[in-house]
Amino acid sequence: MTPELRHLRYFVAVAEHLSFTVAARELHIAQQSLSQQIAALEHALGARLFDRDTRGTRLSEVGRVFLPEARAVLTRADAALETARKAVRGEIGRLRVAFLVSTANYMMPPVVRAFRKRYPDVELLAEAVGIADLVAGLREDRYDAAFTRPPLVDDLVTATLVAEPVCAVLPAGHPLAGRAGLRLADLAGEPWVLTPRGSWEPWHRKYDTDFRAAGFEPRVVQRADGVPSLLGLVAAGVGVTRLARSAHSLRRTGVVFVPLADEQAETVMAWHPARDRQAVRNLLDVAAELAASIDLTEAG
Amino acid sequence: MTPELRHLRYFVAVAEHLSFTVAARELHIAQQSLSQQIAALEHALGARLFDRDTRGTRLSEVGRVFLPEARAVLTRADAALETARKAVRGEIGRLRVAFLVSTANYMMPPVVRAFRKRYPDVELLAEAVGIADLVAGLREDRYDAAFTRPPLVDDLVTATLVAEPVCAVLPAGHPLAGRAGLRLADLAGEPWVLTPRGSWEPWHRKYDTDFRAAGFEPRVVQRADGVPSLLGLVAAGVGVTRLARSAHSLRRTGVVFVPLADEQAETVMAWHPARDRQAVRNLLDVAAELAASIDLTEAG
DNA sequence: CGGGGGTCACAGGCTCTGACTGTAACCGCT
DNA sequence: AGCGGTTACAGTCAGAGCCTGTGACCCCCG
Repeated sequence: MTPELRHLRYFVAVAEHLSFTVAARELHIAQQSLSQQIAALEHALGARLFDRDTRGTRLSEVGRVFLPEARAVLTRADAALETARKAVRGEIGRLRVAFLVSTANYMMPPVVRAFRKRYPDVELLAEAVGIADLVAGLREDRYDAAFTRPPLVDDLVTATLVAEPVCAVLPAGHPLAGRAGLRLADLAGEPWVLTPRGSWEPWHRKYDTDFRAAGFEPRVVQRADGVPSLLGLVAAGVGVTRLARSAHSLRRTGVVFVPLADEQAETVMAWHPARDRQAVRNLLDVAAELAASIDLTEAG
Repeated sequence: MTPELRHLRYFVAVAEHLSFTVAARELHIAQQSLSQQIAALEHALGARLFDRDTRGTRLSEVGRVFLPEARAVLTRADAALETARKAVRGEIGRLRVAFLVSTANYMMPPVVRAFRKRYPDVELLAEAVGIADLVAGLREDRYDAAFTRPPLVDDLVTATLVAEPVCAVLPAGHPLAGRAGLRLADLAGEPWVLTPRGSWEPWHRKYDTDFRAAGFEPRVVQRADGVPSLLGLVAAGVGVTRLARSAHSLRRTGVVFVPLADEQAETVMAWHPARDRQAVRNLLDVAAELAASIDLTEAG
């Protein structure tokens, strides 16, 4: 027989009470069972742990040496289980989080800061990545969660954190730049700069639907990847585009943001449903709480 | 269910091989049993430790956190068992040893030194005590072993370590002081100084037998407890006495030691048979080895 | 000095756990 | 499609661990 934690627990109980009867009562087992288990432990060690006779029980020399050892093992085991439970509660471990580059600017700092503060023992790995890599990473278990913009794909779940106005982005001095608001149809005749279709198909399908609903197909004069590039082209007067208002923080000069009626851009947290760990829930909770208390699109 | 060491062993094995099948082979159990036990452990922790599917097994985040914990517990448990085994082998623990005052002078230093060197992790408590306290201490489990002189009592076991000549102790200038050897009968007419009968009955019964065999009853002019006192009285010319030769080391002047034919004084190690621990055997071995290599009666 | 209350050990029986075997479902590679 | 690999499910069984009943023993008290 090889000793188990139960034997150590029993041994410590007997050693503490110096009585099989009392220890058995505390352990909620019969005195005979306790005697049996201690005997098994003694047999495994090759020596008696207690000098016992009809009038009581005393620790033997081996028992005296073994007692602090047994206690140490039990304490270590308890700590191990507690650590495991912390991991289950998502209070310890590692969390790999992707931020869509275009949202990283305002989302990453406050979210990372708040999560680190709330869960200091979780190793948070934050990364700003493109949308394709973000989705692939979630699917391939390279990321545990991601902050991004919908629409994504069916096999990922998302939770909406913030919604903000979508704006027409016009070169400074554009005839429509002074308007307080616009409708997408107002920009039917404009030259457009947009991202390459290949960047993320679901987004472009949504754009198609939006433009169709507005009754026109945009005349695309140039395609460029990334929000800074688009803003640069607009500032250069190449054309107009359409972006979430928070993109304004990336360029303040040469461009004008005019809200588009009835259009909202959402920022969501996304994760793989099969890897729905508590730490992911905790991240969502922190982010949602943050979104409820401050305007994240203005942060960063 | 509360996790046992077995579960941790199983968990570590699976984590090391990242395969239930291979780990089960190593553990000499069926893969199904291993799956069952891991499932039980996971149930106890409230989370999966492995992400497993038809094509393999990977550690989950909780598993990753738990692995070093489980290893630490197992390591600690191994250390505890090893410590216990050391205690069984008498290589660790506490040993309470009594030395009869009249032997302590030459026995204690070499024995304690040799034992400490051989078993540095054993806490050796050495004490020089009178014969009555020594025997009572062995019986009452206040001492684990004692170095003393026979005869003792039936319920203690002894092992002889050294034998040395018994000498007549005469005042310097005594008519018989120049002899190379004596017989006890030669001292029939002398005045005697002896220890009080109450000091240790078995010794005095032996003295009685010896004197009777020599054909006389000693005329005791004074009784004094302890070898130094006896030597002092002899040196003062009060009378003669009879001591083991090693007592000579306690007083060099005013007394003469003349060997008595056919008489030997033994030094023995004594212990209680019911408390025959390995550490006691080790002490005996060390002492016997020492006695075989050097003349202990000349040491100290 | 005998009885009551305390100790732990022994004996026999029950239950459930941890093991086994056999099988299924699934994946990836050939 | 079949083969070699994975883990999971189902049914069975021996034994470990627990129980109850009992005995031997010691100490204290009336």
